[in-house]
Amino acid sequence: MATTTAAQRRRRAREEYDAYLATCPSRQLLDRLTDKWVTLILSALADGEQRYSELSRTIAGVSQKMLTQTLRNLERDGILIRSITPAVPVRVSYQLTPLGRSLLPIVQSIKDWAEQHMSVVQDARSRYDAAVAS
Amino acid sequence: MATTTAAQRRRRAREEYDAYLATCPSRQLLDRLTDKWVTLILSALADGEQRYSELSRTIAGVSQKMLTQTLRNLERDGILIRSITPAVPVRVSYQLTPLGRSLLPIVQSIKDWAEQHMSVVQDARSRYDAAVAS
DNA sequence: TGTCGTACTCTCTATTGGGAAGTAGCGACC
DNA sequence: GGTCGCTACTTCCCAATAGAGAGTACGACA
Repeated sequence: MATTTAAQRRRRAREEYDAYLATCPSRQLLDRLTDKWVTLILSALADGEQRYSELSRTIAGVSQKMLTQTLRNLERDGILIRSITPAVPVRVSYQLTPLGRSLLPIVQSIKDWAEQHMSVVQDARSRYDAAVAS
Repeated sequence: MATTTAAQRRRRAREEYDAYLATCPSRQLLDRLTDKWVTLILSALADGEQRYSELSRTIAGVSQKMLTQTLRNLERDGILIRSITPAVPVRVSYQLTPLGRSLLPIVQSIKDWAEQHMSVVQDARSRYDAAVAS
């Protein structure tokens, strides 16, 4: 089938790209931390285990779909553990593994940087926008 | 026009969400660091200034559009400086500001974590995939 | 005259993410 | 005994976003 050629080329290219990423650990982790919700979930779980519904309340703005998807990915990576309690309505709770907890200092350092430098960034933005507008 | 109602509701919700984010500095910064290319650009510029074409070669896989877009955002935030040399073909080079350099330790810590823990993550993934397949 | 190099910019298509509605399993209530 | 409600998802649809690749502006040089 000649019609598959373009799709094959794309897939091939994608695989090569993925293979390239696979050779660099920092890029692989980046794919994980680059997800907006990952860092928020990690901070939410910093103080101990949380249920699915608690997480979705804590992390205001996350859709159920994304929460589930991100949690699955993190479970797959061994960063958190999903445990099911077969109670009346089933309870599912999530907690960090030691590996997950080892990521907390990084999340914390991002938070600290933000708190220290956010006003400088705000000023820079205002200045830039004013310069562009003129 | 009744037809704009849905769009208005969406915009309204978006604004409320943005307002919510605005109150939390770590979320604002997250929007910045959460961008896949930001961390890569920061590492690329760690050793000094780079030209546009050098960056696009260093950061294999970035599209021109995304590179330009990300550089503009970082410039706006005061994280890097864009300087134009009006030579024969124009030269544009980018370098980190002190603010940008203050972000480097965070990028570095991500890299370090990755190098130390990537194999553990790989193992966890294999185990998870095997468990799901069975 | 035309083509080359740089740094974009534009357009079109593929992928991703959000919102809302649907599902499963079971207890409780009428 | 039917259906209502709870939790934790899952699915579908559509809008927003990312990426690929072609086009643009500029002046030098052959």
